[in-house]
Amino acid sequence: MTATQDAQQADIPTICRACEARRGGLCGVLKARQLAELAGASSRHEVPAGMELSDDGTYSNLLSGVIKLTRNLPGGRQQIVGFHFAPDFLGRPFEAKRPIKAEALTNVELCSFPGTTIDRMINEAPELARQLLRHALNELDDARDWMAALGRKTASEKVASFLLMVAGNIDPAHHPASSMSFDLPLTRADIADFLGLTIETVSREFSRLRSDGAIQIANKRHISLASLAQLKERCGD
Amino acid sequence: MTATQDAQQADIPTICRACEARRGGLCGVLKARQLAELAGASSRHEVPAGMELSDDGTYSNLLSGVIKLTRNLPGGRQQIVGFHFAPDFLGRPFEAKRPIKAEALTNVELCSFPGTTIDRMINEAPELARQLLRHALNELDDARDWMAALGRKTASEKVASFLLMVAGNIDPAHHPASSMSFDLPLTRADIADFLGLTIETVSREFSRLRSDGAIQIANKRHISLASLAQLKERCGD
DNA sequence: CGGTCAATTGAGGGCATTCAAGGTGCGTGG
DNA sequence: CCACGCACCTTGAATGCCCTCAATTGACCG
Repeated sequence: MTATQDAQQADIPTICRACEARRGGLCGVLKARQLAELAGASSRHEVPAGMELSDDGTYSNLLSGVIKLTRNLPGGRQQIVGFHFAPDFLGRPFEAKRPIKAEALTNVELCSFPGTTIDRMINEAPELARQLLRHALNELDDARDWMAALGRKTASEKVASFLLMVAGNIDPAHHPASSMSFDLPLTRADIADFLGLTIETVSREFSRLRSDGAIQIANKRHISLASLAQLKERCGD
Repeated sequence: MTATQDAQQADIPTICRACEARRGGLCGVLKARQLAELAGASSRHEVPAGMELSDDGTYSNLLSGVIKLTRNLPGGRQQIVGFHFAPDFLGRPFEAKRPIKAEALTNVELCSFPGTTIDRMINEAPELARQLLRHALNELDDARDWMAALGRKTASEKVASFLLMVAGNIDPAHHPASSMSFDLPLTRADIADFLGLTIETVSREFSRLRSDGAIQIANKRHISLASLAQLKERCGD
């Protein structure tokens, strides 16, 4: 660690020192003084798996866990329109046109601030506004990527793309060449609602990937990506 | 017009006075001084229908016309991931993860600024950053809306939703109860690439809507929405 | 052990696609 | 003016991918 990093580290609020949110989340762009102000208004809490996150005006860093964003259509139809993996940032300035629900897929730890604090800090810290914009544009890129998948990919390409996406978010630092394994934070029904398929089709594609040696499945939820190369060939882009 | 509006009007650069971009675009949030600065760096130009817009770092207000954003997949597959209708704002801070092409669907008028100008003004004008963020979040809402349509709507629901979307963007001030008509800025192939369908399916759904009295079609491209109520019933949300 | 829930697997059907043919509008050149 | 080519669109028939319906298995738990 360099001397300047040491000096900066000294000013950082205690609870923020080891916080993941300073890596992938919002706090990384803040100066020590701003971080202290935000930390003073922050509160940590947990949300159990399956619980819906209320859409009050608060903003949160997602410290651990996975969250799904869903949009509902008549006839019981549902579409998952996005995920949040730790360490990510949640919260919306301005109101959305459409109702989108957020639900914890796993147990979730949040570090939350009142919306008014963020709104005020935007005016004082251009870097914060920049970061919020960058974050929104990343989400936009993701959404458009999945638009292409939903509209133009086959069922098996969708499933392969999905596995690669989850793998990349659960372990962003993973070495791309080697194999890896993880627990899926989603049920087959969730996967189906994300990919625009049925649970049966998802299950069949999992079985096919397994019998082809691309993946291994243990206990229904634990996935080992045996051949990343094979998955990338099948993902359709 | 009130006295304060009169006073503001007096300071507005001449070329901006009648500009649509101050309504739906970016310039509406700028103060007269900032507007003058931006106007000084701006240049107007036209792009003919069918031409691809180069992705240099410039930002533009779309004064007239329609633009499509596309993402390509192997095998000649294509997905349209968004549209820009006048008066809208185009341009990306930061670089996108994926290549997205922009192409003029109609003849297009642009008012462009160098990216560096916007980047600098963000730091001085928090309202500008706010507006860019608001704009990005609106695009995100739209993209997620279409994710739901692509994943969970039937072909006929997709087509009905599409017509309502185009109608709303071509004439945002239209009275919702009455009928309206317009020229589609897209070919059937474009519509298919947007809705994740084939041109044949799109054509069949148009024919069905016509024979059911929901719309009228003249010259293949000119659409009259005879029954907005019927379309809304069919749009699947 | 029986109950519940999630996932898998099989059989059959339907919606959108693929393949194919014909129609419409429009500019170009005879 | 009409013939021609071309791009775009429409319509029909048949195929296929994914869905629906149904039964089964496996894991977890009281």
